[in-house]
Amino acid sequence: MTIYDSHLKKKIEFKPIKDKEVRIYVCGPTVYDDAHLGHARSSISFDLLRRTLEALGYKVTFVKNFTDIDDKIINKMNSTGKSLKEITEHYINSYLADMEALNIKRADIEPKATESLEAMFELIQKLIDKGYAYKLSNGDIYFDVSKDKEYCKLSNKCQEDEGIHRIDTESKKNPADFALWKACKGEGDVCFDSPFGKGRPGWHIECSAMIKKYIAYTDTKYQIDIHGGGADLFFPHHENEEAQTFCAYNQHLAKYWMHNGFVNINGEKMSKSLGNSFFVKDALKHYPGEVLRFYLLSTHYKAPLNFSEEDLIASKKRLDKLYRLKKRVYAINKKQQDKEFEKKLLEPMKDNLNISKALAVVDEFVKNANEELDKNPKDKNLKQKIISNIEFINKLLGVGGSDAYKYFQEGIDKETKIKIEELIKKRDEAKKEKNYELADKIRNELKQMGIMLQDTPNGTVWEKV
RNA sequence: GGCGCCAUAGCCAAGUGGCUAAGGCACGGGCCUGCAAAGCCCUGAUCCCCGGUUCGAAUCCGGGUGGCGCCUCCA
Repeated sequence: MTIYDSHLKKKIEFKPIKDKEVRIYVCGPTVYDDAHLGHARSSISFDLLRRTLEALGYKVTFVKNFTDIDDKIINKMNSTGKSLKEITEHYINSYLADMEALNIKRADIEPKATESLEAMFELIQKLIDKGYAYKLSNGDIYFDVSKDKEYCKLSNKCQEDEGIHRIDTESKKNPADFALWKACKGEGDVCFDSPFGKGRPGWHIECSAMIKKYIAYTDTKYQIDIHGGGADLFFPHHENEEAQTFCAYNQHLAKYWMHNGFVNINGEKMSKSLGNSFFVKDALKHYPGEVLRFYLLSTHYKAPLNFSEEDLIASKKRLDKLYRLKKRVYAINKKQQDKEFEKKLLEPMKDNLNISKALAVVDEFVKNANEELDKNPKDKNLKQKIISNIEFINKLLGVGGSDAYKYFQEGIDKETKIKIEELIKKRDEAKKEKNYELADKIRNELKQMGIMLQDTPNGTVWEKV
């Protein structure tokens, strides 16, 4: 397996810290709003990584946190009058529901910042003891960047001429210093008791502390194998996490750093501030989760993805072909593993998740399978092999696992379905009597309803357009 | 300003020095079909521009042009 490492800026061979075990931590969402397509893309990217590693036989421990203390959450509390818990619980559930619709495997551990405070206290205390942190008169505790000789080596994105944009520069020693602990600001703030007084943790400390608490190796050079997140998190977030962990524990945080590319809208980054963000929930009203997943999946995780409905529809048609094949082998249950195909599909995924090549393998498989079925429509062995391969595709890529008929009929209510079946029956009778005029009239009527017919050797089947 | 990414057919998108530059969508032609649909077959690119290295470059180097991201909360 090779992986593109953001730190080294090149593709390198992946070797876990400990033989067949892989520990992954991915930065999860700050739960103050619904998940947008960017969250979906990040989740899908690392879901693919996880599935690939698992298919290769690694035992993966996958952790994704919820940031449930943050300025934005506090803002939301103030604007809605709701409690922290009400807000974060609501958005955590909403996030999980969205991710489920996208067929993202749940993380093995889903830590929350609010449940990991002790670990943060420990880390902050260690940094203070070792002289890497200092306290301001207002009670805030900052990380002293100048004390860390390694600072900025991870991302190489620091600025020579001061962090102009950074806030609170007057009181900090160095503009690049970042908050480990924010002292309580009184009314309207969210405050926790701590050895450093009432307050709340800074953003960066959360991840370092949760990694340490839940999955860190203690006796190795690196605490975990892979740390992932969106491309924007590399600096300062990941740089700061690395600094905290390295200074406190003398271990690097992660052996490999992976960052997924953005979802753009009209060539621009999708973001709240640009007002062009697109919620997963809203997208799901228009397209099934699996279709959305397949679309977001089909661009390599590192590259930016320019969201367009046109491309999504083109991508859906590609997935449709897999499901039409699945319809042809419907009701076949017995498995017949095709090792050769599995290897062929896994091969490109081993190469830094080369999804384009993997999907080309799927396309080729669909084409060949259709051809062989045309030649040998009753070959049971063949059908068993095909269904097994589709199952493997689903296992590795998370698509193709739905019922083949339901896939094409999603969003059609029961009553309509009955009506469709009746019309098809009428048309079949007309066809039998060679009354093609009537048959075509019925077909047109269905077409008006958005229903396409296919006459197959096993009878007429229908699909929603 | 600092750091970095990208530019391949109408669209999406692989390819990182060497047989005829993957695959999908769209378009057109064919087989199949009562006609369709589906499926299968066929059809399309001198790889942004200029220069260099090399026997040989989409692929490496230099210089342009254009687009984007991070540096401030952000997946």
